[in-house]
Amino acid sequence: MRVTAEAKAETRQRILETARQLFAASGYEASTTREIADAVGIAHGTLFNYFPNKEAVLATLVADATAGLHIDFDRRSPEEGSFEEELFAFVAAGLRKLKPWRKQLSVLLETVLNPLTTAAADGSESMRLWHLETVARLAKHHGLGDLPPVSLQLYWTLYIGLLLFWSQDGSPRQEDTLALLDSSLAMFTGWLQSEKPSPSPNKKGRV
Amino acid sequence: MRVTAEAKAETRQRILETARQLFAASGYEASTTREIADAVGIAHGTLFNYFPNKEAVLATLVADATAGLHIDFDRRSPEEGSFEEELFAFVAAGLRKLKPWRKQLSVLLETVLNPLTTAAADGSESMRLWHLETVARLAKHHGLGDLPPVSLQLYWTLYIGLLLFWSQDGSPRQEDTLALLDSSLAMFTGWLQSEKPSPSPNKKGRV
DNA sequence: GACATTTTGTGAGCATGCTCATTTTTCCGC
DNA sequence: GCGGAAAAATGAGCATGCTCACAAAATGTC
Repeated sequence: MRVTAEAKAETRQRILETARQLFAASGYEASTTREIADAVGIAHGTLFNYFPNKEAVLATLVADATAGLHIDFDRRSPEEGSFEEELFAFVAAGLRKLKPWRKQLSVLLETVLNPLTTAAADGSESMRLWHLETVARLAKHHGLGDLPPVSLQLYWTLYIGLLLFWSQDGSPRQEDTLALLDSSLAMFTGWLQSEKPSPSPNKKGRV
Repeated sequence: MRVTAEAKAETRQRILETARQLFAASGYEASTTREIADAVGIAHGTLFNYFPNKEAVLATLVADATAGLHIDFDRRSPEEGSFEEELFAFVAAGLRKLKPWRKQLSVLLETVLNPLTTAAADGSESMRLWHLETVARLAKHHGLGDLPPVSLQLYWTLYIGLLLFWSQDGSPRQEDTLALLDSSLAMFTGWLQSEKPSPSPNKKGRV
């Protein structure tokens, strides 16, 4: 069980590295699982002993790419900005990490977006949870208390919308994306603060 | 050219009706294009003379479902509520129309979500454009002027987030979805108004 | 080292969305 | 109604993600 375990880990790593190169070179859709297996030097079926499906390979790569962000963010210097500023910095740092995967992000969105579906690709799901935990922690740190589920829901929606905008082939330049992030967070934090004083205004627009 | 055209239209309609039944009975993924073609009584390949791909069939069905909304909304009585209230009513009415397709919506999201991609499924794309036009028209009507692209972008993100939440198999009941809609619109309209007075506060959280 | 057991590798085969060369049907001028 | 052209239908075939029964290798036990 010694040699095997190491060999398995190495094979897994070779799959990931090979897939990364192929995805980068030809894109996700154009890279077939047979190609990847061939390039790694394993049988086609063996690939699926390591990952449940093709998407999981990509999800793992993307999750790995953002893994370092945790530490980076927790180590930030204690001179803090506003909640909005820190949130901006956090997301912008994440975008930097995700940059190599920009065009592939939309593949994962369907899986990552749906909060309730229990981890079609585990990597992505934990990515989501960790991201939201970080945001919640940050909010609490800035005296906003525990964000209710609806706030996290709205934040996540805005975040996904940002990623989608960013992931498009066409025009969106880095600065456009950051401008959208700026607007998104302004809207979100503005709403958070306005919710605070009056717990629930008498709005009843039922239909 | 008379008989043929009518026959074509009828076949197209039969495909749509059959697909609707199959999708409703077994879901989108589980209904194969061969099944649909068989049930209609045409060859498998013929299906693709009528629709470019399977998703386009669903997109057409969904677009048709919401087609009536245009008229319904334009005919609303002149006693108006606030922008937020009217927007709420508009979206809620749309949800009612989309209800039979609730579970299938996520299939379309990747196609519908991406604004720049030029109409992978034309039906959906025009659905998006029309929806945004209606929102813009409504905003103008309420003295909010022409909504800039970023506003529409944010609105659309929130709308898609709502649909995604709604489309989940799990818990979300109708009232939860409406509550989320309420929060989304409160956040959106609040931000719209706060943007008005001061054109651009000196925010510069660059990283 | 021989055996049994567990783990891992293998690739033929399946399902399904979609294509396309060929066949069949329809249209239209005469 | 005939003949050719245009349009439509057809289904064999392809690509690809994934499965699974079997083979091979590794591991543990004596």
